[in-house]
Amino acid sequence: MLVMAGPQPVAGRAAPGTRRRASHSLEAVIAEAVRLLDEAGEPALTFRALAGRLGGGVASIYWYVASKDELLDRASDHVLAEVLTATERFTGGDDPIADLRAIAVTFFDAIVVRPWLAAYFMRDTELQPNALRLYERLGEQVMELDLTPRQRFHAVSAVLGFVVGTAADLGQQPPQEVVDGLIGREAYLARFADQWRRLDPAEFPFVHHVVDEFAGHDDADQFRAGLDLLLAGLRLQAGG
Amino acid sequence: MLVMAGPQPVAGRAAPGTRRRASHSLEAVIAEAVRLLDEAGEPALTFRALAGRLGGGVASIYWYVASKDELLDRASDHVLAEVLTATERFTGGDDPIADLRAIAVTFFDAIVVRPWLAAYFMRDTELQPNALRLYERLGEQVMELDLTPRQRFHAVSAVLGFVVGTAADLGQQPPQEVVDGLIGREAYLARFADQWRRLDPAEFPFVHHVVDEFAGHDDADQFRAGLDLLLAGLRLQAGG
DNA sequence: TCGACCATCGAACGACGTTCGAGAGACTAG
DNA sequence: CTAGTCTCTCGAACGTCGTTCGATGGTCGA
Repeated sequence: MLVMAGPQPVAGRAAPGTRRRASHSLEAVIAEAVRLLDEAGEPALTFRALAGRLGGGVASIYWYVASKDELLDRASDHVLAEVLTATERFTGGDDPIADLRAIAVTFFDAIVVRPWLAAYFMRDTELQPNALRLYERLGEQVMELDLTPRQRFHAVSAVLGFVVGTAADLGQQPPQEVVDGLIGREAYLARFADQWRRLDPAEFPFVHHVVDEFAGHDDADQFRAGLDLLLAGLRLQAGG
Repeated sequence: MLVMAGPQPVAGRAAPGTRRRASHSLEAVIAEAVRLLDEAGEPALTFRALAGRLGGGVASIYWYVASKDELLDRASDHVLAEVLTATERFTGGDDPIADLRAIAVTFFDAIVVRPWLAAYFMRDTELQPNALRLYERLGEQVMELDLTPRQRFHAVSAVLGFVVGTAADLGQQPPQEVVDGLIGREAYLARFADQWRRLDPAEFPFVHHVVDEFAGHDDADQFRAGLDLLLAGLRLQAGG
């Protein structure tokens, strides 16, 4: 099940004699790819940069992955393993919806730290067994609820869609200045807030109504508030 | 308010004499960009392809937009105008949450038809006034509800995040075969379903539990089910 | 008629993903 | 020990992309 296609070198054999040429392994390639992604996001992950880090040629990477898409898919699934172990303890509790919530929050936090994760999550269930395992883990909590299979299917899809969607929105914003530390998050938000305040109050009453909330908002709070609405609806549906 | 930056040619003046060189306009550039996006998605939108369609050189496009990002932002906002007019009638009804739902569904349907929309929605509120107007429209419905400003802010963010997130998920899937019509949607889903059925039932009980639902599911139904959960939670919060 | 300005465009640059074929190194069979 | 095979590496190249530059055509006001 979930067998990966293509060549599967077990590991980068630890050179018995002195190696003249660089030696890689699927593990090393993906680990270094994740490192690049973490440092500067998706645009930083190029085959040339990756080859440079690994101390080899560009073409070597193609021995392990067939394309950049596959590299991205595998990198995503690689870091998802951590989410999987971090959410292990949120199973089999008294309140399935509380477990569901804890898993979702953990996943969300992982995406906040690695915004690139959202874009490649669960694109290919063959290359991404961990994504499927996370799906399964969420589903198992919903199984505890008194719902029809269809309702359960919809519930998990909704939670996952909400987590990934919200996180993706947040992850694309910081344009450079915040990342470089040249400007604080508050000042960054304040600039947008001022822009909003300059709008015509007659045409944009709601924007004016929430601009202060926006200026001081915390992304994680915002996410949890939305998630709680969704889960409240689910709890209602499960009749509890 | 919301003044666009950069040069703003009013329109492509309709050649009084016979023009030897091509003549564009911001409107024409963006309309053609949208056409390319609609035909084959984001990868199809290249400056060379666009210039070819417009019957001119590549560099000319840079007179109207500063970068591809700006082109995509403007294209997104351009099509959002249609969503705006289509949702006009869903305001001021008896049930604000029903209006909220109708607007969200309309927006979702627009993204399903144009999957590329999700990725560029509301990235730059200066270049995308229509995105802000849609945000405002959703917010005005929530204003009718008995909530705190913060709750209203969170509610709109949640709905928007859910819509965009879910739609983005759906939009990235069809890998080519479905688009080309070589394979039906049912057969496409069936292939995944079979893959899921081959998984170990002990390790993936939930996946087995919902595989039939997955095989026959409709994306729009799935979205509406999730949205209704979210709105049920919101209705509960608004106390009635 | 002359200059100033708007708009267009050919050509080039550098970076990217990807491919190809040659060859190094390690293992196995005889 | 040797010949052959298989795994893995790598330099060089191809085509495409976003983007820039400088020249030049076209239009209009003075």
